[in-house]
Amino acid sequence: MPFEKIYHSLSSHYGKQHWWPAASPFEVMVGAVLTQNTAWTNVERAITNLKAEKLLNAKKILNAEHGHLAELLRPSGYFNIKAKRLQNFSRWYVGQGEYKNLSQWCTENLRAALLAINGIGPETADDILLYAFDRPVFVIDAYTRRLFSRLGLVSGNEDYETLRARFEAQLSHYRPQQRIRMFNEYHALIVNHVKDVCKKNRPACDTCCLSVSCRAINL
DNA sequence: ACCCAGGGTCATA
DNA sequence: TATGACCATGGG
Repeated sequence: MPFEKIYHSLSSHYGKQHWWPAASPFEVMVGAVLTQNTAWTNVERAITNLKAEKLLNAKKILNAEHGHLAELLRPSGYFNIKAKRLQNFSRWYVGQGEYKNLSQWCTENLRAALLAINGIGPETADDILLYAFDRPVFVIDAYTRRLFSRLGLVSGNEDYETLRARFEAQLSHYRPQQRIRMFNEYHALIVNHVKDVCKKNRPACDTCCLSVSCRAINL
């Protein structure tokens, strides 16, 4: 119940989030890899570079020269390893027939296949499943651990899968389509909220519906 | 100057 | 299972 209540508080306070900011599913996937331990503003520069070179599709990335690709990715940090990761991912993506074919896989198989790719870990896989393939998968990240552990709803040091299972179980009574929309919004709201609360010179949040979580995060 | 950001892999114990 | 090193840019 608290998981649901928190969602509604966040949602009414911050409104619709419009995640994931991308023009195509493949752009979501690229962004998911590039944003690993990286500020989103830096990812945007790299994606802008890819678009300018018309490289934002799997076959082009697959056939690009490593050094060239890495240079375009430079602003997103970790550019050498991310160039490799995007090519690893693209090799699989093209090999499996891209979105048209992959969108027909069941979520379990798709998730297992993503995790088998070098450079795709649980969080990146779940970003891709939720935001590119519209699957009801709850994305767990550092912000989620931080908010919910400070609210006393989880301990915070649980396994990724353990936490994901807990969130999905708490919200399992929603119908699939509604759950997808909710998970999509919820993850974005958590990220937005924690960032918002941590902003300096932010007005104190004493009276709004989120005062409890605001104070909790500020600990 | 220091810390962190919409993580993941690999080596080591 | 659980740490630690490593990857690297840009903003606060």
